[in-house]
Amino acid sequence: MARPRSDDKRAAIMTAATRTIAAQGLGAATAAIAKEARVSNGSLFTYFDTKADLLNQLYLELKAEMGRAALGGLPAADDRAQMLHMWAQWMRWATANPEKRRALARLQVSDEITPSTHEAASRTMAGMGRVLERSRANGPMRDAPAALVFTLCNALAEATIDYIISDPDHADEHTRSGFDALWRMIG
Amino acid sequence: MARPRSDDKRAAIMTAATRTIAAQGLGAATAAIAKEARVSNGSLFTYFDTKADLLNQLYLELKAEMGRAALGGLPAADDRAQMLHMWAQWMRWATANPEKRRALARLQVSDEITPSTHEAASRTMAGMGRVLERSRANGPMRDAPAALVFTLCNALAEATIDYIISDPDHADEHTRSGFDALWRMIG
Amino acid sequence: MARPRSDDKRAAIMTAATRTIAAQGLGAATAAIAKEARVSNGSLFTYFDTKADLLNQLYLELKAEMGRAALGGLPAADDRAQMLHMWAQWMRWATANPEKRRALARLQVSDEITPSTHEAASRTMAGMGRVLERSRANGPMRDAPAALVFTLCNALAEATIDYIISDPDHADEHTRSGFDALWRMIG
Amino acid sequence: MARPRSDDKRAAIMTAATRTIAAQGLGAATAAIAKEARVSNGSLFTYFDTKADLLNQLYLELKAEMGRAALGGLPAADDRAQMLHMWAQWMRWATANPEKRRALARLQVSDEITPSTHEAASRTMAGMGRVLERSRANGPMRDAPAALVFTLCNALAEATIDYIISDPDHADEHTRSGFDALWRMIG
DNA sequence: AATGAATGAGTGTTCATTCAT
DNA sequence: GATGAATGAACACTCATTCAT
Repeated sequence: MARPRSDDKRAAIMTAATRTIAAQGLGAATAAIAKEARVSNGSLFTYFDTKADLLNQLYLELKAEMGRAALGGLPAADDRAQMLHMWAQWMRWATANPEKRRALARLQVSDEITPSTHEAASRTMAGMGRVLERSRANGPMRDAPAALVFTLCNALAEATIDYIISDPDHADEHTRSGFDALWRMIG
Repeated sequence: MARPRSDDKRAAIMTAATRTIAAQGLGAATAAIAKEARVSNGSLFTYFDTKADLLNQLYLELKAEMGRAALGGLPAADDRAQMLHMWAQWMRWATANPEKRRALARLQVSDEITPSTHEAASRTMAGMGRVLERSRANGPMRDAPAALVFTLCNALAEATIDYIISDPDHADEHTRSGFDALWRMIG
Repeated sequence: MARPRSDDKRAAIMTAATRTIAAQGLGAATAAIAKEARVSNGSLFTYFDTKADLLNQLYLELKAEMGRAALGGLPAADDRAQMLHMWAQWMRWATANPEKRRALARLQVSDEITPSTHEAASRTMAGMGRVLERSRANGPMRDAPAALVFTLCNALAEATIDYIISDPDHADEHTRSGFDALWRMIG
Repeated sequence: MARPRSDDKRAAIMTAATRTIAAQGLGAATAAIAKEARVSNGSLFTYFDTKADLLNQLYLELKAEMGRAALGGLPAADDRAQMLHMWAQWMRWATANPEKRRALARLQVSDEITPSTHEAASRTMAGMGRVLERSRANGPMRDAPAALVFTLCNALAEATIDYIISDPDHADEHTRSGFDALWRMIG
């Protein structure tokens, strides 16, 4: 078991899981995911030991992708400009990948995700954390615990994304409103 | 004429559901909830038509209780003082009732909660909404959509609560940090 | 228990049972029957000890009613005329009371009906049996066992009824075809 | 490539269903059927989508088997001889396979059997229908609707079978009595 | 006697995981 | 390694019957 041969197949399962979980929630049957991936029932378990394992890896991967997207093309500019860039990229990724975003949101609150996965995920987000740290270093939250600041910013981002999804026609405006709010909070 | 439906029993089921869902997630078996409520398997279904019905009613009730708690003893003071009071009460309720808060958080993201329940819930929160509206009326977000402002504030509150729960020894401090952040955002 | 007071209520339950069983089959819930009878859940069980008891009594009553209907207005005529009259009345009752007929058909094949009820039912049909006996006394089946003859005639009647129900516009014709067939068989 | 779906297992379930339904009625639990077939609870559902599906397929199969049995060894003789042969084979099959016959009788009146299954079943009986058609072509029922004639003959057969089962010691005699009655009716 | 809430065994069906092919 | 049949515990919900009011 767990001696995968084909990376393609693994990726297909991940994609299928994303889609299926986005559509049906975490209760989606492994069989449904396998079917969507055009892979057999049993094969899924040679790539992932358990359903929980699949969920954890998916969480990690989506989170990492999101982090990469947010940091892509980060300009060598001042803190605010960097933060704004990151923020906008983040929103862009989320709205461009609604299924990934939706699956990720569901995974985030699942009990199946282990503490160690959560840790790994936050390590993955270290780059974003650094931008944030610089941004708040001289602002009003300079003395608050980093984790709290990070959590608050994250919450603001998620909420803004949700709002954008509910009213996509004014995405840019909302992106900006959200960022301004964020910057007032920490900048 | 017959044995009347007992409010106590209904409440026992609600309490049991809260506890069980907080502990095991929304997948908690109705039988487990019934057992925790010291009620028969079938009795649960004389009080609630379906599991989804139970979930919806529980969501509504918890949300309403939270709203009531947040507004309790609202001082006739200026907007900021009112907002601070509401914020603090909100945090207090959440930390004093961790199971309710946990169940509510799970319910909030469940697909079982119908749009009409969500609507009813937000009607329940109208009081909180009014305080918020006054607070932001002259602030930097005065022109943003009310729903966006509400969503952002809510996200900040939830995140702060989560943080407080992870570090309860400094609850008051974090409550204050969160509020200051909020006020910078909207005040 | 089983100390009924109101004959009306008993009759209402019987009627409701007929309707409900005709519509939903023998699996119909006692609660559904009670509701249809505008009687409480529990009351049903003061009139009938068990569901099986209700079923048995209903079977007996319907069968008796059918027998009475078939023999109503029996002319003092020759055997064939009497048989024809009985046959026609039988068909008439069945088509005029489709729910009773349907319920009866379902009851007839139910395991819930006890042997003793079946016996009582056939006692109830004694009148019909006598007409039949006279009719076949000099015919080709004069030496066959009475029970066999009875069974065959009954089967013919039931089948004819079913056919009439499926094509009610030619009821009289089919009634006649069936009777002619019957008479050829036994007359 | 994987373990193929086993015809044996499917057949075992069918047989088990026949036995269980004969003994306990259509209410027999799928779990009971699975157990009787020495198959797991869940396996039953890899062979049949639903209980109703199982019932429909079983009905079809039993009916087809009965039809085949009735037509087996049909002599190239005159209509009456053919009809007699068919009749006798029919009775033989029924008495030799009491459980199949009993299950079939129950299935026949079940609401779970869909119209389309009933249609398919009657297509299966086409061979028997043809023999019957030839037999009655010049007889007294030559002008009656074919479906009525078919229904009446079927009813006679079923009734005769029931009678034979209740008095198996004189099976041949009753078979003959039934046939004579039938022939008088249509021949 | 009447009511309808209470009970808990029983139902059809699903699903993560294993294993024969 | 890949496949999909096999497994059986688990689930939401139903129902005949009992019993408190």
